[in-house]
Amino acid sequence: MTVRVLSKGEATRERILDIAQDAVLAKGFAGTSLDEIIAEAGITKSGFFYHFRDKNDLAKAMLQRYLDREEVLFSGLFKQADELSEDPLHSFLIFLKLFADLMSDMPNGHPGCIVASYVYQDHLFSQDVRALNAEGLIVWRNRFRDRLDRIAERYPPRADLDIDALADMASAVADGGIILSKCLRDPSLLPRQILQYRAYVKLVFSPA
Amino acid sequence: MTVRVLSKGEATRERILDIAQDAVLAKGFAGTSLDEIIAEAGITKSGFFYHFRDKNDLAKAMLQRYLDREEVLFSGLFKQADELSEDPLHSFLIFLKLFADLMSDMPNGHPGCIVASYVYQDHLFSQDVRALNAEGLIVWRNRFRDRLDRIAERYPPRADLDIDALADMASAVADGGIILSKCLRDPSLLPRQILQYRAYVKLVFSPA
DNA sequence: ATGAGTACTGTACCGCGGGTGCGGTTCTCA
DNA sequence: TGAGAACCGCACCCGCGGTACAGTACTCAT
Repeated sequence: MTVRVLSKGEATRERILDIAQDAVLAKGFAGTSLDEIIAEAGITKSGFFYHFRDKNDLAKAMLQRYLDREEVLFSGLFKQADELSEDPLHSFLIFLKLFADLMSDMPNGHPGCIVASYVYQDHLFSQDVRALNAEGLIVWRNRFRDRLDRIAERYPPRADLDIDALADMASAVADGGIILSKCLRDPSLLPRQILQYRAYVKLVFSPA
Repeated sequence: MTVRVLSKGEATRERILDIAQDAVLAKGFAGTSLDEIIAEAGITKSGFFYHFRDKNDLAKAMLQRYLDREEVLFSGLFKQADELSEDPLHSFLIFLKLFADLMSDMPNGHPGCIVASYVYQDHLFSQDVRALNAEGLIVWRNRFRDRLDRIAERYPPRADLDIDALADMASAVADGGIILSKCLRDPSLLPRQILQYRAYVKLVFSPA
């Protein structure tokens, strides 16, 4: 593990993003004021605009950072799973278990998905932010689609299986599970949804 | 069918709610200004406050109306399905097909789920709105849980099946599917997710 | 040590948005 | 025709996003 040493400016920028992300996931983007962000970050408004051109720039940086972190997280989980099994199906099932366990280990539950949050406020953002958001889901789709294709080679599924939809279902169940957990204030709901997806994948690739 | 005749006041109120709902699903609640609502509705600010105490009252009315309409819609679909089959599993599968078809028939895709939208901005709302939002999901859970219990009586599932999670999965897949469809601007994604859920239900209750 | 960035602070200002208050007006319908 | 329903008009408040720009303290390579 290489630990990047952040410069003072980078550290402040990260702090702003941390604070903004919590607020945005709780109150929405328009509902989050710059004043509350700078107050909590202990800086002035001028300080904020030194780091970000405007609020939209903040939104973009938040999203980009979220997608980057997710990329690192999932690459890691897939790598772990691949080390535990050579078989594509078993590896994928292990991955889903690891994913569910990780979500279980969040005592306050998953804080929320930036992508989902932005989808319900997309008219607030510029075109490039919306495109970046869509790209985030496409990355998920491709990542899962790759795995499922490799599984389907070894475990021929029924002819009518919609593999693209099955790949997208990982995103859908994750985002839907987060909504369930947040709304009902029950952190266990998200990991249980992931395990439902896992059970489906297991069933759908079992010989009939 | 009884057609309620709306008084002028009720008609205006409904128009405000229609306009507000579209705007909120596109820009979030805080991102939607009263000025744009009243401009589109062709009324003044005073007119707005005649119908709603404040913005939170508007939020509550929107959510209540959304939940009521959903209730009517799903009761209708379940009734249709029950008329087509006595068997609880077949009826449920028919219901899911009807649901998916209905979502397919929306040319511009599903406009969005108020419940999901509110979850990502819940700190903007009063306690009673948040409670109402949670109640909406609980109603879904119970509705599906009832159906699944009746199915499980006739088609004994594997012992490890998490029926509560399977019931919640309907909400999760619907909300997740809506997010997929909205984000990637592809209306077909939502109905396909519903059909994935349907396939899972079918598999999980099939004798092994 | 010093000067050139880097990372801010301080102040002043603008227009929009949510919200309040309250008096006046028009429309509807028994 | 008169009483309530359904608004309009206007004045005012504060918070928020954003702009502009001058000044300052800290950091670090030469």
